[in-house]
Amino acid sequence: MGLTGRKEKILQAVVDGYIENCQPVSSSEIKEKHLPALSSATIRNEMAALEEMGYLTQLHTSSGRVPTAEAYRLYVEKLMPRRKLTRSELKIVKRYFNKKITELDDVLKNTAKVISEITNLTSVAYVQSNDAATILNIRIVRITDSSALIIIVTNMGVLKDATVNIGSGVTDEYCDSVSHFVTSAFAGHTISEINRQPNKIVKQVKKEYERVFSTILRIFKSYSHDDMFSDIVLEGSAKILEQPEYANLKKAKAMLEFLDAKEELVPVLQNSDDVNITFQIGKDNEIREGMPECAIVTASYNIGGVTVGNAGVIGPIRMDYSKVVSVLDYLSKTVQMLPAGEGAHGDGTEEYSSSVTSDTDE
Amino acid sequence: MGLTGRKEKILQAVVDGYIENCQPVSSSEIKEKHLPALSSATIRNEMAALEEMGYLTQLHTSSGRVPTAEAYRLYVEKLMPRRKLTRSELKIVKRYFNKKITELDDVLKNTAKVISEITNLTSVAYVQSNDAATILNIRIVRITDSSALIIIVTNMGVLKDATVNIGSGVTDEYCDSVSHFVTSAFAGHTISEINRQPNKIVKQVKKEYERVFSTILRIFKSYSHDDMFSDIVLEGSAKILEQPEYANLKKAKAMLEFLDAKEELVPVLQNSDDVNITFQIGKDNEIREGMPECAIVTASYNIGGVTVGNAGVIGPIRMDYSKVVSVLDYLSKTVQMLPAGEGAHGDGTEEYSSSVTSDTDE
DNA sequence: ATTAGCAAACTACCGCATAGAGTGCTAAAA
DNA sequence: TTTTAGCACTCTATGCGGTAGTTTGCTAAT
Repeated sequence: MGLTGRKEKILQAVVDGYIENCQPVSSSEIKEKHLPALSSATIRNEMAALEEMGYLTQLHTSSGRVPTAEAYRLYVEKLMPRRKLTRSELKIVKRYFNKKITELDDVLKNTAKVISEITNLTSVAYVQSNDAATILNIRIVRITDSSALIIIVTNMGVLKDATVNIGSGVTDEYCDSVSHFVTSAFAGHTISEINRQPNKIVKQVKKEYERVFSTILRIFKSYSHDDMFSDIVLEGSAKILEQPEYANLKKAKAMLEFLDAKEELVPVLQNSDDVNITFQIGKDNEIREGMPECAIVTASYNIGGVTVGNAGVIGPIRMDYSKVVSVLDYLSKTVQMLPAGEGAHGDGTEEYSSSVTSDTDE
Repeated sequence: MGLTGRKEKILQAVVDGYIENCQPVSSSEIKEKHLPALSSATIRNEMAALEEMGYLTQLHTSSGRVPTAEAYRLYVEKLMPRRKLTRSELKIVKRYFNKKITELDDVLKNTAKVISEITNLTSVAYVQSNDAATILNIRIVRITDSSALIIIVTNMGVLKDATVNIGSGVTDEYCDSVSHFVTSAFAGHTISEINRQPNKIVKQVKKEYERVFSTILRIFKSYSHDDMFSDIVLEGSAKILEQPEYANLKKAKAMLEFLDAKEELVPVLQNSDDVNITFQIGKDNEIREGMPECAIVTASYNIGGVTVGNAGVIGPIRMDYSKVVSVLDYLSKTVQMLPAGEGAHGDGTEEYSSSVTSDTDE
């Protein structure tokens, strides 16, 4: 059912007002700030109707109105004003991204810091493991006489290194030849290809190389979608306590415990790839039992066309969505423009070693 | 000035009692639980004396006594009962250390988890960068035609990888030969040796290898003591809120903000190497302006005779020091017995290396 | 040196009254 | 039919006062 223009306006006024003050919004307040032409009684009537429709509630019979989660969902979809970043906010972004960044991890970490600083909310960023990466080079590096380290270079960076036991009395030369062999076997394939049909790609393996091969295959498997390896960063967890909805110690604790278990945050943050910004407001996101009531807004970030991770904020349902969206949006563009891995290696230029190497123009 | 045996006993009773309940301890409580032979009046007199000496205070004239920071310092030094871990606590340790751990980062991370779980306090662990590591092997791994990754294997693990720009049209074979060359130049030396006298160790460098050499030297330098690289992990920040001393929102926030700024924690955690366990109780540790009142207990951890990092707890001044010490002590022994970096790598065991990439050339 | 007894100090809790804010409803006005 | 003024009603927040309970320090007796 559609909302009349006036209802929309009142609802927006309530949401805006409540976001700002975290106080129930009264009819007279709306009259004064937004609709001086109407009487408070009329606004009261409209508010009663909005309550009937499920967009507003009252804490008690004689309090002003508070938006429901449903109202926020409508708000972010239709009502919310779109802003640009202010000059001082841009300054903060610059402060973090002016430094030379060479590592994907750092990109995400800085993104989290900026988000938290500008929105004044707890932010979270996470680097997605991506099995779309293409193998470029594999090197076996001797550590001791009998063990070696496996380095896998992909177009998205150095993935993971595992030690492998390769018998005793191994020389560097032997490692080099193994490296050469496994590289020629896997190079050019993506991890998911290899995981799907390992036998097709690796036709025959010399007996002596078997152990190395199986270890490498195991590494690749750990990159398959189910047991995703990922790295997650939180910034500004203390900021949760600035929000009046967590002024209650019990609620604050529930929230902080939720944040403490970083690993379990991953499924919550996962957002649909095709949408740039994902909202999870209130009951939307009851993925975990006993999860505290909150809202999560995440954006997915790309470098060179590949999604490298997500970043966003976690906070009370009443948050400044408008600001959050503008920050996430702006950063998504900023990150996108970071030089991808392989390109210009100018002398003295910083490069993104462990980041993405894309074939920009083909 | 020495304390009579009775004063000691009473002081210990107050500290123990206050640690347990976080309630001012009254004379009658001590009489009942610890000294039934004496009257409460006598105990009151002794308490008044202890207050005079600076070990006890009252919140108001008609409240029981509370230990001062000074009392805690005496307590950990002399009075505190020494405990062993209980069966259930040992179980927790086993749960975390039964898995095969091959990476130093994970050792410290697990240590932090165990500490937090057993003590129910916020714990912190940090990996010390150590320039005492001996170079075992250096490998240059080609990433693109013109850039490569430097892998440095030491007896303490894989240290750091940096990309280096090595001109264009480079082949794997070329990288192998560079690897060979730099390895033979540096292998067997510790990082600090190399930092002290780079010219002595590297006598002559072929022109074409110069860039690689200078990058490697820069990496080594970043391991020197002044600009220590370190990795810091927090576990259980939410547990702070379980402590009644941070029940006040303002205090809780101050504490969490303090913890949020992980990097700034490093100097606080640094403890003297020759002492196994370091206590910083109350004003002891006012390293940072506005640092919230708290106590920090840290232990340094060794593997193979080398200090690899510190781990400990941060909490209210009133904490169960006895338990904390027993946990830190036990873990220190457990960690000590872990295979050192170079030793036995289990068959096909996965190992995670933190790949830190530093910027390349000047 | 120790202890019983007692007054004094202080907190914590409960109930009560009051002021203030905001609503819903009704009846009048537009 | 829509809007509005007026008013009674509801509920919160705050402050006050009184009471019960705890613990101390002091004094005098043991």
